[in-house]
Amino acid sequence: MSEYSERQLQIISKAIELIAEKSIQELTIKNLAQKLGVTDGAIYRHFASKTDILLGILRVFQKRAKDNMEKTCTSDLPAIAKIEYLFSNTFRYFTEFPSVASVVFSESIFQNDSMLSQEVHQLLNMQEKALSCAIQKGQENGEVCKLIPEKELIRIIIGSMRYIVTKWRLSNYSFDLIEEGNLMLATLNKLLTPA
Amino acid sequence: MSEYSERQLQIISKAIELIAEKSIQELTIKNLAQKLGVTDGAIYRHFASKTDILLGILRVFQKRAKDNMEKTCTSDLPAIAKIEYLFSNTFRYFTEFPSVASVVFSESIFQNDSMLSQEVHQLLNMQEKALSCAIQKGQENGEVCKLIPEKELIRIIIGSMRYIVTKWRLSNYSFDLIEEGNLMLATLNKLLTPA
Amino acid sequence: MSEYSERQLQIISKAIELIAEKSIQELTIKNLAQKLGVTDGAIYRHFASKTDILLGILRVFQKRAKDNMEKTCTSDLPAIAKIEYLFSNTFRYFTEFPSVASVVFSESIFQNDSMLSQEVHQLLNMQEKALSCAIQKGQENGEVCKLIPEKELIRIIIGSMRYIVTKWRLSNYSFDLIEEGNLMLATLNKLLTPA
Amino acid sequence: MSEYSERQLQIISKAIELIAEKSIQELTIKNLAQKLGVTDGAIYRHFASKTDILLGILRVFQKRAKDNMEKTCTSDLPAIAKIEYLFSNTFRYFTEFPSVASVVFSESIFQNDSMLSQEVHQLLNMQEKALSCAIQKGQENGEVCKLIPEKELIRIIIGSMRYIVTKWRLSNYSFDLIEEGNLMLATLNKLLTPA
DNA sequence: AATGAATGAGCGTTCATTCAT
DNA sequence: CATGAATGAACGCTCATTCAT
Repeated sequence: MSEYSERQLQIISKAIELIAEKSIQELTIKNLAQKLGVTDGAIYRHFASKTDILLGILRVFQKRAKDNMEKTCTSDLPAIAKIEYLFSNTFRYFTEFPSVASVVFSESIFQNDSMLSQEVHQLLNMQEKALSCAIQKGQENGEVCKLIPEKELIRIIIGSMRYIVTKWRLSNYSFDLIEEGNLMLATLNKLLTPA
Repeated sequence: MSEYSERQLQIISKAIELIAEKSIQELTIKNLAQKLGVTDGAIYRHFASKTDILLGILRVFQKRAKDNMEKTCTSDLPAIAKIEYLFSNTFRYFTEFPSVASVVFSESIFQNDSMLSQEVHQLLNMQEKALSCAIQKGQENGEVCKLIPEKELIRIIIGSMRYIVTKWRLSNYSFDLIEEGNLMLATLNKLLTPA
Repeated sequence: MSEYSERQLQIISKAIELIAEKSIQELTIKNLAQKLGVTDGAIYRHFASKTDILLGILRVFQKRAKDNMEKTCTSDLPAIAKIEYLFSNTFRYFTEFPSVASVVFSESIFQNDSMLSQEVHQLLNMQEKALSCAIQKGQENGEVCKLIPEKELIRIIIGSMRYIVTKWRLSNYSFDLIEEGNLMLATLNKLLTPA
Repeated sequence: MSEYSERQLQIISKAIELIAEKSIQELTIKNLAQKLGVTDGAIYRHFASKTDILLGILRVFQKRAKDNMEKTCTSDLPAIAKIEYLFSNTFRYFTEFPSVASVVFSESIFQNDSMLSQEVHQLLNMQEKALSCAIQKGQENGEVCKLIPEKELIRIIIGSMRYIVTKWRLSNYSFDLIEEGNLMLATLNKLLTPA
């Protein structure tokens, strides 16, 4: 679905860089064109609108996330390992590209644009589905404790993970996301393991 | 600290209304003035800048949250009841004023403004402190299970709560936040109760 | 001509202070009212417009300059001493109230307002007349050299003096205006003294 | 240093026209855009700020002045002829573009903007240096009388010249600047010529 | 005599987007 | 495929001034 040309991927990549260096608010067509070494208008050869560029970032991340999820879900790892894998992978990606986290966590900015907020919503749903798949199987074969209903577990896990990322961003990336994330995963591990 | 005049509170209130009806992006001085039935300049009699109005919304919520937290913390309710009280109160408030949730969850928009992002940060810290107070006492007197360290518990609780609010907002307030929140609280209850 | 009430003089005085502390561009009704400890509107009890306040400053200086000139002109000092007296007095005044120099030298700002620019023009004419009176008598009784026509002498003297003040203002009052002024006066003395 | 594009020079030129017709206070982006037959925003393709446009006017004049000075200084004209040349040239330029004089004499308006006031300061310094060069050589080879120290001579000459321009501007250009300037130059000639 | 609220016109500036070349 | 110029709508903000109380 929706393949991007070489040049489009370049633009998306530079947009990510720009957000990383400054902030998502500094992602203007003018700034982006400057970074690409072209004029404003040139960008419109490749994207119909600024929204489409943002959408591009979201989709590139989505594709990666999807691949990650599918690979993990279809693997024969134990349920808990799957969950750990799912998130540690994301933490690594965010650490490498913090600006992607900026975009993925920009619901409040996208509020106005139904396309963008839909995409973010979809991302969240995907994540929930992947988790759901792991937990369900886990609860079935006794790897995951059944005390807490699946739906609630998902909320707890995603919520905790998101909160760490939020704090990381608000603190100006002042702590090691991977490390802290692993600590959280260890705790969740305890929670999920049947007594 | 920082009392607001009658008129200032009116303006803050109208700003909240405006955000509720449209979105935080539609909160412009022009729109706000229109809603108040005055001209743009009139607003500047009462607030030095648009940021100060946003700050006003944040502080009104902060004051409420602080009162709530203090009352709860100093009460002699059992730890778990305190936590429940803390959040169910917030859920009720957000349900009544969804736009306040919009503002409180607008870190990505405030990223550029150190004043505003500081305020949001502070709000989070306050929340953590209140939780910390309840959990610590609870763990000491055996009301709260000690299996999971306090810090992690806080993350789990706040993370889960925030995630529900985020989903509620992304879904266009399509479910009952109070109800869903109570479900989550019941689950957390299980988690916190010592075996 | 045009007497000022006690309160009006207070306002003028505060306006001069304000200009001294900040700059003439910071002389707004709002700032002035703040400095006076009243609200904006209150000022309009005493002055019909901002222009009238500026006019007030100009007239207070004008009155002082006029007194100075009359006293000097009608005295029986030698011509050159009169000229020296005329200017050293002004330098002393400017040193004490640099903001008055700011206003007196603000022709470019007053350009739009015929009242104000007229007033500045008048000030210049007065100065020329005073000088003229001294030089004429001096040339008649041989105290002042007749090589250079009166009109040109006036231009040279006033021009030089103004230029020192301009440089003083542009340099942020970094040198002693009185001292430097006296040096210039000594030089002009040489020029005026008949061979 | 700092070359201007064709379009930038057009804008500068229209700005000069606008100031000439109205006044420097009427030089607003809106007015300028109207005069150029474009919208406000279009101007910002070519200049980053209004200050930069003012700076442009100043620099165009500065470049001209510099060329004039260098050509004059390196020539083998007698010292007094150099001085005459220096100023008569400026008078001619101001007569052709009175608004340039408006800008060059707008120190009081530029007071708030360090860039602009610096530029004006620099202009003055350049003028002093050029004069200094001419006078020094002239005093060395006996063309200029040594009675008055160089520094004072410079003050007298620039001061007188500036004063004529000021009076010319305040009088609404009601006399012939070139003519009056030449008269002044003739007088200065007498002053400078050794007895 | 002063306050407090408001006006209205204006200002410099930004930004996504369009389009002829 | 890109440039260079421009648009148009919006934005936050300032300021002299007015006026009912």
